[in-house]
Amino acid sequence: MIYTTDKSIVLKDFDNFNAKDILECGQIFRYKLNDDGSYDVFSRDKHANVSDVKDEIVIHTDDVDYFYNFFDLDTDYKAVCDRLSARSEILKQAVDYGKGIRILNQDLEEMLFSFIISANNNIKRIQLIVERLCKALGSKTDFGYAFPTASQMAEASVEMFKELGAGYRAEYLFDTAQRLNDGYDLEQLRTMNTDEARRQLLSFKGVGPKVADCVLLFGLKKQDVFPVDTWIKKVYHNYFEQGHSDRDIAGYFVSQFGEDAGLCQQYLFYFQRKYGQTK
DNA sequence: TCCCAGGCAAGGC
DNA sequence: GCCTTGCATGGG
Repeated sequence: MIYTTDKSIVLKDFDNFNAKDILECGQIFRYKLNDDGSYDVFSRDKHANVSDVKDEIVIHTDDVDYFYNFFDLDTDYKAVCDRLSARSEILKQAVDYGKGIRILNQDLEEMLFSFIISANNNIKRIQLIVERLCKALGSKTDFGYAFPTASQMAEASVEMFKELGAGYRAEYLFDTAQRLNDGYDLEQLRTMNTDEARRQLLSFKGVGPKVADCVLLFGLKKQDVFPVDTWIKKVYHNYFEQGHSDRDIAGYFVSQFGEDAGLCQQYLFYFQRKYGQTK
């Protein structure tokens, strides 16, 4: 069950919620594990602390409504878990390992910039670059720095993005910031279906099929997507019916799993990163 | 030293 | 359309 107070959300006997699974499965880059085992979570200019005390999970925040939606608390994950687990042994294992995952409803702009940075990069370094980006360009808050707004991003030069460690993605960040600041309305993508919104996202420099699918999944709540990165390619080639080129893997999984594809991808990604580390 | 990381753009066919 | 190559950066 769930109950809220003015500064907290409390989950009691609540299925499919595990802070570690949710935050460390690769969908978010701004979080911090504290010494007491709780997690600090950051989105836009907002912050929450998630702790697991006795049999209760407590989400402490100044913005209860925002984080209620952010953690997708009205969605029941059990049915999807059951459907996926029944499909194959590897999915059964992946779902069992990652059953605490929920797909966060994150900020659209933050997802676009963050996943542009993510291309051909590793998660630790992505986190570092995003952190430096916030500190350099974002507004100061009570608990750190907010993710920069598009207009704040638009004040930075290509050189500044390079200094933050973005490498060759600096130009992509610059172009995207300028375009958003010049009036491109990302929010209009919410009115579109998945294919239309993807086509729009692909028109941004630095956004290809994989980055677009991450923005669709994490920023636009689209479930009929399947981001394919190097880890997912390994999963596909190790455990699934062969015959598709890397370019067609996403389409294969969406045709197989439909609206369950997005969550399916998260379980497989999290599982592969845990047990499939290249030695 | 080479390979890898939540890939993509550009150029050649 | 598909295929190859170059790409910043840091860790293993």
